[in-house]
Amino acid sequence: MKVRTRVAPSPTGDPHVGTAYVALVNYCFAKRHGGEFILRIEDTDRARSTAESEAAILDSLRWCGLHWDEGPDVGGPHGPYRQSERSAIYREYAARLLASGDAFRCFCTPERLDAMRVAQRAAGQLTRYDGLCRTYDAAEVARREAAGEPSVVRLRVPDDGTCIVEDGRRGPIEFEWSSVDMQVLLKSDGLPTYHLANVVDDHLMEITHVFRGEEWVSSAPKHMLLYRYFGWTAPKLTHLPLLRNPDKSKLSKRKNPTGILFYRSLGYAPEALLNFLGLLANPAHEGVEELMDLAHLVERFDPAQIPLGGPVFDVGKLDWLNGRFLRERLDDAQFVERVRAWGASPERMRKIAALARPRVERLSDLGPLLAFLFAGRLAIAADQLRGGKLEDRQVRQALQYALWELDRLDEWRVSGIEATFVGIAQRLGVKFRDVARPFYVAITGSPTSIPLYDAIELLGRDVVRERLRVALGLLGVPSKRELDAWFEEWKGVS
RNA sequence: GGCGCCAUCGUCUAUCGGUUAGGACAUCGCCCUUUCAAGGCGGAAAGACGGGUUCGAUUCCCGUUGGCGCUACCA
Repeated sequence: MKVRTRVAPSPTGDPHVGTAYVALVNYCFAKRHGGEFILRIEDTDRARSTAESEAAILDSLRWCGLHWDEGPDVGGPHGPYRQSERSAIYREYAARLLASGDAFRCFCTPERLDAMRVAQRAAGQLTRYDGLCRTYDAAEVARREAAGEPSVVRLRVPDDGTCIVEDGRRGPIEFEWSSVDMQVLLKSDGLPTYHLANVVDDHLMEITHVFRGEEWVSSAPKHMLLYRYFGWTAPKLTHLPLLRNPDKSKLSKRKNPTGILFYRSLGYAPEALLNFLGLLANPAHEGVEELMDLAHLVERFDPAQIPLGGPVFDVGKLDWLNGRFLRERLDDAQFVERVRAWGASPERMRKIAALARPRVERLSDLGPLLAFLFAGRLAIAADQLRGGKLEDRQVRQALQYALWELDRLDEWRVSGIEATFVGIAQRLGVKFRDVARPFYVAITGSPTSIPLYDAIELLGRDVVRERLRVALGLLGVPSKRELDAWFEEWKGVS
C-alpha cells in the first residue's frame, strides 16, 4: 500500500512554525517511503476561519519549499481538500452513525451543559456529558426535531472498559472509556467538528500515517472509536512533541515570534528553517554534519528517532544554521538574488521610493531613514519611548491595545491600520499625536520617519507585532492583573 | 480538580545496566587577523528527588516533584 500523509492546518490565524514542523515531518515520512503528501484545509470553524489565513498558510508552506501532491490549490483525486466544501459527506457519515446507534442526537442547551460541567468539576469529577439525551427513544427524538429544537450529534462512548491507543513513538497509551467524553460530531449548524471530519477525511483520502501535535493525544480514543464504528482501519498515529518558548510553555506569539512569515521577513532562508525544524525531529548525532538540505532530511528521516521531550525553539541555533547556509551554500550571485527577493524587489523598492523621496536631500539620507525596514531587532531604549505627554501606563496600554487590535485586522493595509490607531487614541481619550511618538520609536526606531501606517504595512504583521512586544517589554511587561483589567476596558469599548 | 504525555549541561541531544556521561548551539579563553565576522584550538557546564531490582543504575520498576497537553457545538 502506498504511504500517504497529510498536514491539515486550520486557517484561523497566521501561519505558525509549528505547522511547518508538522508538515515537514509528514512530508519527510511520505517521501522517505516514496509516498504522497497531502495538504488539507480544516476550516469547519466558520467563525474563526478566513480566506486570508488560508492563502497565507499555503503561501508560507510553499515558501518553505514543501510541495504537496494533492491540495486545495493543486487538486487531486480525493478532493475537495477544503473541509467547508465537504459538508454533505460528513452529514452522510453522521447519519450512518445515527442509524447504527453509534451516535445520538442531543438537544441539551449550552446552559444545561455548562451547569453540568460546573457541578461535576465542583465535585472533583471529570467533566463528561451525562448522557441525558441518550435515553430518549425514537419517538421522543422525532417529537423534539419536529418542534424545531436545535440539536447536535454526539458520539456514543462505552461507559466502562479501556481503550488502548497505539502511538507510533510512545507505544500503547491506556484510557478508561469512562473518562472519554461523548464528543459532539456534528454541530447545530450542520458542520462537523474536527473529530468527525478528520477521521472521515483521513479514511476517504487514504491516509496511512498521521503525525500530529501532542495536543491530540487525549482525543485519540474518540478517533479510534470512530474508526471502529465505521469499520475502517485507522492510520498509524504518531504524536509529535510541542515546540516550546524558552520558559518551556507551549510556543505562543504572546511570548515569542511564532509566525513563519516573521522568519521570512527577518531574512531567514527557508532551507535553514526547514533544516532547523528537521533537526528537532531527528537530531544529528555526534560527528554528523548538521547543515543539510531537504533531500538529506528526507533520506535520514526516522520516526523512531523523534525525541519525546518538547523542544525549546532555540533561535540562536537557527541563526547559526542560517548563517552557515548563507555563507556556505550560496555564492555571491545567489546571495544577491536572495537579498532582492527578501526586501529589495522592484515592487517593494517602488513603494519605498515614493515614501522616501520627499524626505531626503541626498541619496545618502536613505540609509538612516530606511534602516528600520531592513533590520530585525531595533536598538532602542525605554527612555526613547517616553518623552511625550503620556504616562508610562498609557503608553504601555496603547501598545497592548495595538497588539490586540492589529491581531484582529483581516487585511494588512494602510487604511485599516490607520483606523486602528485612530481608534486606540480615542479609547484612551488622548490625541493621536501624543501616542504617535512611542509608536514611531517602537516601529521605526526613531520619532521621525516615513509615515507610520505605511511603515507598518511595509514591515508586515509579524515584524510589527514583535516590535510592539519588545517595546512593551522595555517599559515593563504587563502583569496578569493589568492585562486582565486592560482587556476588560478594551472589550468594553469595542 | 480529573485524565494523559514527558523529565541528562543554559538550549537541542547521545548513552540499547558497567563510559573520565559524548557531540552541537550559546558562553568563556587562546590563535589567526588592519577591524569585525568567519575559521582553528581549548575551558567551564548535566543525570529533579526518594525508594526499590541488580554485583553494579542516567539507563529497568514504583512513588514524589516539576513541566506540558487535554478537559468546547475551536482546531
